[in-house]
Amino acid sequence: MADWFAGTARDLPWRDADCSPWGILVSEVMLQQTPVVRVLPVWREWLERWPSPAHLAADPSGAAVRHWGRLGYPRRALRLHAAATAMVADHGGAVPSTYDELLSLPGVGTYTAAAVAAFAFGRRETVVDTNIRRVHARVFGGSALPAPALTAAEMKRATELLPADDALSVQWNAAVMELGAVVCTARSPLCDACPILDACSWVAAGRPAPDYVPKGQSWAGTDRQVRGAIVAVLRDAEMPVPRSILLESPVDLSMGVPAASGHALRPAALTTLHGLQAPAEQLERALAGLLADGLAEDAEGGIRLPG
DNA sequence: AAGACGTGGGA
DNA sequence: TTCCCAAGTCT
Repeated sequence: MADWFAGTARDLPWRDADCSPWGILVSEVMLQQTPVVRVLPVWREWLERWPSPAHLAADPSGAAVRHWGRLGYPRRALRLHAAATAMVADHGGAVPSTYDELLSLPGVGTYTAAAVAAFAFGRRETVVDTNIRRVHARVFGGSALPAPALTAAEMKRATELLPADDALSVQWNAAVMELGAVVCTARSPLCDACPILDACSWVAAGRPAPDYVPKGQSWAGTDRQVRGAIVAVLRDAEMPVPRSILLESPVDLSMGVPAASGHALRPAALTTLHGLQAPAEQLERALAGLLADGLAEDAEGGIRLPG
């Protein structure tokens, strides 16, 4: 595994020896449910713009959301901003190095806390993400997929598998994760390229199909879709957008938003939002949820990203 | 402890 | 075209 990782691992910027703990933390949060290829350009822009937690904390949270672009789950940007603020307030502006301190930061759960402690600080932690779970399920469990939810038994197994040496444990975590990401994939695993093919109990069992059907997330017609459309409008808006234009009036955008209205909007996002034809009740609920998450509303009912 | 929470590319 | 799903977290 060590040789395989050393020889074939992807050359990702957050794996560079000189990448800061902050750079690694940002990458881990961006990579939550988002593919590497889409994270890459946004990560670079973030690190250039905000080279430390203090730099991000000095800007309004709305800036974090704007520069999050279309990575998805924009609340992650809000939480990263909150985490930066917490690091300035409680850790002298530095990324904390222990699992418990990391876990206490907004948006940092068990996976991310372990990953940052391991990859940024060289600590021996049991890192368990979807890739590692799948590799373990196949190699040691003989199943095509891990259980729907992380189990205590899985954590126990992962901990028992972890090399005792700190440095080796870090490399082990990275290697198993990489294997799951590029070879032992969910869809069509590249078993021919697997360095531990002979040790895989799933392959030995004839690669049996999954014993359950993962339930997919619905999308069309959901609040999430509406929230996404609203944030897309706000992300590109230079000024607060009146509630009326955002979700009430069936604005005719054929000629663009009237300059006299004073709202520098890009019609495309607004058209998409209105094109959803969502019930007024749902629009209100989606907006309320976004405001609760941190969107701002001025005295005149203008909706905008904070800052 | 299920379900909410975005997005876009590949199969 | 539709469905799947990618380094999860929070409630």
